[in-house]
Amino acid sequence: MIAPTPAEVFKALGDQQRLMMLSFIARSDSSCCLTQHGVCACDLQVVSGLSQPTVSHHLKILADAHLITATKRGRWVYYALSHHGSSIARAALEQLQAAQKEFA
Amino acid sequence: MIAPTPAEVFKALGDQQRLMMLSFIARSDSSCCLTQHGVCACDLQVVSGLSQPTVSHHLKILADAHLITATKRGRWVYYALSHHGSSIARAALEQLQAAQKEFA
DNA sequence: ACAACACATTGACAAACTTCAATCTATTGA
DNA sequence: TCAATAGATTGAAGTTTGTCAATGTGTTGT
Repeated sequence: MIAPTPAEVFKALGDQQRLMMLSFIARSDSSCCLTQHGVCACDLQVVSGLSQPTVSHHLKILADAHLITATKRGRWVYYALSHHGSSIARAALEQLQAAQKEFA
Repeated sequence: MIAPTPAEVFKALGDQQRLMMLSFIARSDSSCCLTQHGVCACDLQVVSGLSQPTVSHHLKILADAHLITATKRGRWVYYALSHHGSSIARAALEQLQAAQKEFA
């Protein structure tokens, strides 16, 4: 799998539904979730109110941007935060400020 | 002017051309630019190879996301980095990690 | 084996986005 | 005053995105 570009990571972050899903994945524990072993797609379907294919589509975008990992266990796929994507985003933001010059 | 949402800021950052413009604005000094007083739209037009209306469009998106400021002086509009937008983005990223819990 | 379930894929459609040509506005210089 | 210039706005074409219904794939429980 190829490392995503900063633009790809930011694009994945640039949607309200996906940010909400990321936030849910981040703050979830056993009490939130159907299987109590992690966040599955069905949990996100309930929370978002979106259709199952739409949730699957968004999760693929987040995974392609390395913002989450997907782990299949039995019938379920568990999603968790990945730091790779967000560190690409943070690095790009820092680089902008680090490069900053001033006009006289 | 209303503060942009994290999703709006990330969406503005989620385009290769706009990231390139931000980078150019950040690293530019007098030697880069037509007027030597700042980065004007015409400088970005040369660098990007895009048409003048397209450059203007992208700059508006960046300004609406509070990623840059636009200052009109005479015939020119000078663009500079603004920290509002990027700090909204950084805060959103940090909040994800801060909220993170682990499953047993 | 088979029905039920979790999730992915495909196809379709409307909305949003990127881009450019043409035009408009405001400012400068002669 | 008037032509030239910097940049914004408008209108249109092509592409991408978000969404859902229908269907496909793999796993579990009986």
